Amino acid sequence: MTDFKRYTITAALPYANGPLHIGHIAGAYLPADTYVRYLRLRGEDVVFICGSDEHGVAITLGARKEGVQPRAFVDKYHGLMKKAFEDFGISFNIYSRTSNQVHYETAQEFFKKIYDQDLFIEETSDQYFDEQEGIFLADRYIIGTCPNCGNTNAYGDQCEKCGTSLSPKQLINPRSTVSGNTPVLKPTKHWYFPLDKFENWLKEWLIDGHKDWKTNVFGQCKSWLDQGLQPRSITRDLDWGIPVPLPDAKGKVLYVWFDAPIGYISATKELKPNDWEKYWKDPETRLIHFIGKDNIVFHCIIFPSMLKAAGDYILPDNVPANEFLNLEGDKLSTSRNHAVWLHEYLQDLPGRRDELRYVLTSISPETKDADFTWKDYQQKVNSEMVAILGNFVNRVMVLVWKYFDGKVPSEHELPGTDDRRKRVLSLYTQAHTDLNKSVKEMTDALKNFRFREAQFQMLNLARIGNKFLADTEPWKLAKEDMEAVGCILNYALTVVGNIALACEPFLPDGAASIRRQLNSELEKSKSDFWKKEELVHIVLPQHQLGKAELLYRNVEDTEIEKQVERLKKPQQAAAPVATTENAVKPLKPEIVFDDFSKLDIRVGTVTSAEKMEKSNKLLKLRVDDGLGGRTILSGIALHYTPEEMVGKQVTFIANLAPRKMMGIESQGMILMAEDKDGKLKLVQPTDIVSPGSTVS
RNA sequence: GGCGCGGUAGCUCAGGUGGUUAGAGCGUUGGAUUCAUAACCCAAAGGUCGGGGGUUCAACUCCCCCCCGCGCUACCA
Repeated sequence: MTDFKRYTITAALPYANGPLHIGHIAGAYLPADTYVRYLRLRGEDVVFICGSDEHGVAITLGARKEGVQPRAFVDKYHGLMKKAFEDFGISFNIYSRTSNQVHYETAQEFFKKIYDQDLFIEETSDQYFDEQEGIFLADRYIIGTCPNCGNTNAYGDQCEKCGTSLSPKQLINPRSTVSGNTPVLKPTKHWYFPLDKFENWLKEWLIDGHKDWKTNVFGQCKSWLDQGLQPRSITRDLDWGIPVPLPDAKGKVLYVWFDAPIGYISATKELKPNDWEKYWKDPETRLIHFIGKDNIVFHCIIFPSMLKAAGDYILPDNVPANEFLNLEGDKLSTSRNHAVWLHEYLQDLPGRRDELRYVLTSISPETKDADFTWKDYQQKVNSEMVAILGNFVNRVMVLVWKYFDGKVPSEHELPGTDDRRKRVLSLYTQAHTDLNKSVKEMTDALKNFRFREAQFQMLNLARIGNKFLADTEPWKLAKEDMEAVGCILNYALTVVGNIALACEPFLPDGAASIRRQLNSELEKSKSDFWKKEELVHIVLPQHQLGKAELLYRNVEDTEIEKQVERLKKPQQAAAPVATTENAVKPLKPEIVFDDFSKLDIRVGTVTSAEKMEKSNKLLKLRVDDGLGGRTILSGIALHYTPEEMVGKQVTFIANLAPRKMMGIESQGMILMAEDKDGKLKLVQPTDIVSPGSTVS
């Protein structure tokens, strides 16, 4: 890492449609901030870039739902996130936004640069069009029945119930969320980025060149490359976004994932209008993206290809993506309000920023998904931050005030004539060796993005300090050898000072508190410590210390009980973001009796059932329909086992055109009720009826 | 179904080109201590390293099969 002259560090641009929760923080912003603080302490030239991602259909959808213009909508969430980051102490050099003028220009230039090389593919295809509103419908504006799980509210790009990714044309009964009408297919032109043409280059650059990346990141990328890449459309028909900078592109905007990562560049431009280029084009600059695992593909495959295509840009040197954070054993969920919101945390537990940083780093999902629990939070704060770190600093302060009136005892050689002094000397040597070892391990871990380990080694300094005091027992020596006590406490203060330096990237508030207590900014020692990676001298003899203050307070049971309670009744405090998921689905357009009577609905009895081979969602059912039986495939394998299906009566559409799936023809469709949580339940008559009975 | 990542003490996690009694922190228990936010320090208990095969003088570490978690992907009337 010494080969690089400067650093460009980015943290994923949060999407401006809701507040931030601890999952976001643990995934990207906290590790990035810790790393950046470390670099700054070393004296490196670093820019830490972030901002709100404010385009895309989800924004327009959200705005519509709140009854405001997209602009007002993103203003609100941008403000909310910016403030939460600031209040929490994430130290961006700039927190920008993709709706800025600079970004519009940058993204358009970027597009043009690739366009001028004739790299894009132009293609006209049929897309759904809402005739009443006169607009093309982006994937997410179309809702229909998911062909997989039967969810009647699946989006055109993905069914959020079963997670299947879809294309709008797969939806059954598509309807526009704008007008409620059935959309029609109409041709429209779009531009595609030829990812496939970068496949070989990516393999060389990434697979051959970056085996040093985290295994989860590397493995995921390799998996994608092995599956083969396809051109991706990078424009949309929308009125919110960055206009495609071409004469024949009225009503077209850049697709959000195309413009968002360029936001890193525009934000840098905004921050450094005159010399932004050296942070993006100089090979001696190290570019690092901090993201969550959901973003791996964009940052490791797509964005690098874009940068490569645009030419003369540097590429990410590392992308330390984290896995996900769970909460109390459950996935974080915005719609169920199962989350710890950052702004609420800061309100409910004021002055406890370090506590959240510490706990989130200690369980940082570096290699696998992690779980945040309030009990664990309490335990870690109380038994590690308070009992080990806070207590060590405090007892040193108290001892120095007690025996030396708050004046740093002078350091000097301790003549080691008697056994007692020899013992102190050897304990000092041992402590010093251990401390230096931990400092080295801490910095090594930081360089390799292992923040859990780094923080552990940081806390280890306090552990060693505690042991040093317990072993040397200055309070006993005070009765017989004050000179020795002075030496011991002088050294203990040195350790405290070094802890102030060491904990700065992890616990900035604690670091500040220790500096106040030492009555010194430790300015001169900072870069020394972080560059030499060993204990440094800091405290001057006869220097007057500040007053002792407690670093951290214990977390009481009542404090966390309140938080746990809140999570137990999640529906009460509705999530600040409305989603379609928690609403009862809107009615479909009205039909006439004739429409209904076209359906032949019948009841039959399942005579046999088996799991479809090579499918984990399909069951193959044999249904007695009173007419000799028929085979029906149904995507319910996640809800019913074959065994429990046998003998059950089911309601099915009897005159639906047969459809082949995975080589087998399905002769009908089983009707299911979908519960709020997405669970499917059979629709059955309350009593047994004879097979073939009709429903009307 | 395919692919990726993971499955090690109660909890959070280390580890290893295969080789003496598998490690740490927290928690628990016992002891010691009083400078300190009943904190610190010492010690102990606690694991057939997801399961089953195989290779080997020797596997938690390599190979095969299976199970579980998370993610991507396919099928999805």
